[in-house]
Amino acid sequence: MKLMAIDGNSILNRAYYGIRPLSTRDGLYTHAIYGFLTTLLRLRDEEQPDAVCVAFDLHAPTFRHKADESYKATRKPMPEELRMQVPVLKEVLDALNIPRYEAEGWEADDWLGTISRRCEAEGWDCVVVTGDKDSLQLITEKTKVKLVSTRMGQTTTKDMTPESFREQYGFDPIHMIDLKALMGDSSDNIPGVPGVGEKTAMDLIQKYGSIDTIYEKLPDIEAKPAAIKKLTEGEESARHSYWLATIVTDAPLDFNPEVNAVKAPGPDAYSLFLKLEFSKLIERFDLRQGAPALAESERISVAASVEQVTSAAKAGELLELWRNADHISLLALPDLSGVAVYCATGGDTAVMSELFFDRYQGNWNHLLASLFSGDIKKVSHNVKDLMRLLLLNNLPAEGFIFDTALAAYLLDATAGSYDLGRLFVSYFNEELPKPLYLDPDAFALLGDRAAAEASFDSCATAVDALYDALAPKLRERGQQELFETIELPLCRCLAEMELAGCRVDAKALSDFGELLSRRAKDLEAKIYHLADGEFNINSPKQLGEILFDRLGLPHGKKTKTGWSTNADVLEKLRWESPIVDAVLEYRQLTKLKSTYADGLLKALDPDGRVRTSFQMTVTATGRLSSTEPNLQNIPTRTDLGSEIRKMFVPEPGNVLVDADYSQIELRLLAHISGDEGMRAAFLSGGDFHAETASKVFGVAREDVTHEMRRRAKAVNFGIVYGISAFSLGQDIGVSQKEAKAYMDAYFATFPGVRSYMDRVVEQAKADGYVETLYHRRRDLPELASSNFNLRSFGQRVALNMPIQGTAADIMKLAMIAVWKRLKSELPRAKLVLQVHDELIVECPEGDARRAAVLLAEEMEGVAHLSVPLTADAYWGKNWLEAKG
DNA sequence: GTAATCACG
DNA sequence: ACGTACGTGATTACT
Repeated sequence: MKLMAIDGNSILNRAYYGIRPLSTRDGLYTHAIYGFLTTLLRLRDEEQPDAVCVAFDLHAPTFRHKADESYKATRKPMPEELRMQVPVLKEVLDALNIPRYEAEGWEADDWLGTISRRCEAEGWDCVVVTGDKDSLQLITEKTKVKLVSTRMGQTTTKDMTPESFREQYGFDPIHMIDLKALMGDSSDNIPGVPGVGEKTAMDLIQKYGSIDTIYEKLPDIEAKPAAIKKLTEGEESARHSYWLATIVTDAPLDFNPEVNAVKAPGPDAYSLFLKLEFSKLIERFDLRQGAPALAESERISVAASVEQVTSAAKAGELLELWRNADHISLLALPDLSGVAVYCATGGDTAVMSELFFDRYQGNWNHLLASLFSGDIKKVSHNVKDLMRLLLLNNLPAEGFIFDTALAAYLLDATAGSYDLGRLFVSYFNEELPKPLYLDPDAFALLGDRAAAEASFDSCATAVDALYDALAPKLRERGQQELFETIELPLCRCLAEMELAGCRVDAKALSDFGELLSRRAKDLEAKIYHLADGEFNINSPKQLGEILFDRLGLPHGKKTKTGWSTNADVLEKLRWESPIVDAVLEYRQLTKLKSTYADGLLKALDPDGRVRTSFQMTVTATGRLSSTEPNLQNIPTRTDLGSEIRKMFVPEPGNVLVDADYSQIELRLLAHISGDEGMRAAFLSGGDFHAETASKVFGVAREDVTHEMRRRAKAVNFGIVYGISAFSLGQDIGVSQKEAKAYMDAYFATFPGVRSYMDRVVEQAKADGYVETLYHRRRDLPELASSNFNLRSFGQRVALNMPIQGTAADIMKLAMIAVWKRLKSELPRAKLVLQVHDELIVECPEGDARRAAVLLAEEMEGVAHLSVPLTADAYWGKNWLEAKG
């Protein structure tokens, strides 16, 4: 039989510092608890114990069993974000039926010591789980210590048995106490022998085993005379330290391992986990059995009466009902073969309608066309995707007044996921039946219409419930206008862009792919020759071995798994060996081949166009992102990469028109900070980076060299990202000191920028969030963190988000404006792409000039800043040409 | 599934 | 003293 005893404080601590912060919507931090539970699960799987319990420290202010006034005085107080998690973890453990041990004035160690000895007395094995090396003294033949460490979110454990301990330390585990008695431990306030450190202490214990033996033999021991003197003088302290370092093994505890036998979780666990938003852990702890199904929730059982539409007359009735309703909430199956509509009809009543068109006998096209026309106000989840589906089927896509996914994104842009099920748990602490139909793959693979139907109606009802919850919150936070004038109208614009797609010259692309292959093959042979053997060049591990071990090149930065082989590092090694250049070029070629040549060809639709999906709820700043394929990272920085842009072409007779904002982020920095010098630089209309260089380096405008401009440009970008001198130096290849001088000069030149940076961070600390000019918000719990790195990250984000985010807002407004004007003035022109500060339109050749003018006008006119906002537009027969 | 790398703004 | 720029997505290797 085996018992696993966990040091609760130690594991919680490690989880807290090892995992990035996570909190529920109402501000309760949960990452330490989450980390604790995943560690618990892992260790339980690994050890398969028959019993589990957890021990906690509990310090009474007035009583300490180790009567030392300053005991633990040097320990830092627990950060508030961790302290708040302790009682909740205890609640969780109680709910899981895992016994815990704690009492005033006792430490977790003392319980672990006592528990392990009682286990042994009962003939049980014991596994002590802790991150604290103090506990190693408890190791015996029947008790092992599992040392846990959490680094970068990764938990690793090391089993310490008498053998492995002796192998590592060279003495028996029990003499860990003697070691501490000599060397002391500042975090536990154990003095040890003054002047004796880890090295001397280890050496002595390895030779003599215990302090008793050492003091018996004094002064005739093998040690330096100075050490002998310190030991003699420090005997009293050593004896006292021994006592302090000894873990109690006979605490007053009536302990029986049987009582801790593993039990099933109790009835409260499920709701508690829902409250903490631990959906994944609900599965892993298997908490769902016996839980009430969602359908029993009050909101839904009162509201819905489900009926299916089977006649044209019925359809007419429903349309009438929907037209007169304040709004309806609906969801559609991904192939549009079914729609679920929830319609509140006053008081506590509602009509829930499920339309499945393979069964429906009447003219359902008419029903759909009416449903999605402008005179029925609709709420849905992921409106852009639904609009794309509707437009694809030549149906109208009007009258959408709310999108629950978009609203939830505006309320918390860093939540990461906005699927209906998760939102519902987060807002109502209840689970939705798994919305099978929302996952097109699951639906297609299973062909399980029955399962989809079973959850369909409750999901439409959930959309309505979320609308009621989210809409007032948007208003409270002043984000209604952002929602109504930017996010929601953009859905239609993006749906049309996705549908339009971009034409790609497939033949040219596959020819280019062939060329890349041939050149990569040549390089591969060359690399094998230079390396004196074959290996996988694409494996950073194998490449590192070849470069740094076999060829003995000097290594630079390290990664978690070995030496870095990234382009930055290799760049510095170019002169060391010709293999480096070959590898760099090989990387470039294979990247172009696999991601762009092959990748785009794979994504090509039969009509020769690629259709990306624009994601509206992914970035923390408000930008869009592009997936499957990503068309926002098509190469442009190298000549070879630019070849790919030549493959993006219009239909015959058309051209591509490309318009991009000029330095929109820096202009926004000038506007938001109000720095007069920076504003003047933009108002003068010259080359801003050169202008900056002239001011920062104190030379006349015409004396600015290429290198000075390059450096000034890097500083400008660095400022927007929340710079540090170190990274700036790295980036432009100067010393940290020199970089610091540039920054000082920069801030002296633009003092308003520095005061803005201070101001925005202060404000963010006070508010807990930052926002854009249009009230897009990003929460910043990182600023309150006790972790230096996280806090610094929070500060950089506080500087960057309002700028990057406002630029994103402005671009979205511009897209809406451009879309509207194109629709009325140049109906044959279509927006096809957005790349953050760049818009691309495809239109007939004859419309090119007017489209270019229109683009620039709308992009420039959409915001009124205290500096000019400028956009440049060109056109051409492919994307590269259109970049001007 | 995670890590490393590299493409973009 | 800390450890090192903001925001993304796709591919490949490897556990």
